[in-house]
Amino acid sequence: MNDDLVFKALADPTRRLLLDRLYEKNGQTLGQLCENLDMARQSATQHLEILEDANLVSTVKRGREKLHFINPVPLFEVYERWVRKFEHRGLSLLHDLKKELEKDAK
Amino acid sequence: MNDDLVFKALADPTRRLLLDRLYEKNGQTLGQLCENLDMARQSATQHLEILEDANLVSTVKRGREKLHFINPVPLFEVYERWVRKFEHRGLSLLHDLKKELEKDAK
DNA sequence: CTTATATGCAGGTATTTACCTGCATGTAAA
DNA sequence: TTTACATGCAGGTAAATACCTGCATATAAG
Repeated sequence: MNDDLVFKALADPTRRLLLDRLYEKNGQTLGQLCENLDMARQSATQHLEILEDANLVSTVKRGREKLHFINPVPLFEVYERWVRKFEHRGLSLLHDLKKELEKDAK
Repeated sequence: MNDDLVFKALADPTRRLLLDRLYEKNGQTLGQLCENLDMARQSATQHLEILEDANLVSTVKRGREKLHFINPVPLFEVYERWVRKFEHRGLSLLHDLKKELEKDAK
């Protein structure tokens, strides 16, 4: 996985919306995904390309259509790297802050 | 939580590095965090401000120093919203793609 | 009080990004 | 084969972003 591509892909609200739409109905065509998006088709296409580069979306051509499928794997990898690690230390991280604040209060 | 601020904050490699450094040693000063960063102090400061705005980092002033602490809570919220949801559907999402590919092969 | 240190504030610039428009290509249907 | 439809390709622009430099302020130390 390329951390950077995944995080950058998730950094845009339109792309997160596209993932949500694919979650609701997987395998949609480009045209379907662009509907009601409030931007030109080409703009949405570029967002989908970024999602594809990050491996968050895979595509298959069926005739003249392009079908889009979510790939959840990179999300799990983000979890492993960026959430589980912090979970492990639990809230001890916040505890450090609390201790410092108490020191101030004295 | 503000989804957008958190994702945008995580989208930059320098900011992810800063979080890693704070994970290693919580409560560091601005000066400590800037060391060996290969950019001007002011640039790093701006990154830390973005992390603060996203609530991923909290700060306390101690005399003339500014101490930085990780706040892992927004990461857990990202997990809830963006990983657990997809985990729930498991790999059925990938299965959709596999089925489509098999259809092509026929 | 003077000096050194840690951080804050205010621009300025080059790159990246998120849009757009216009046209080309490939596939399906009439 | 002609027409309609879904997508691809190639720039072009405005705004956001990641840097920078220079100077101001506030605290600690001598």
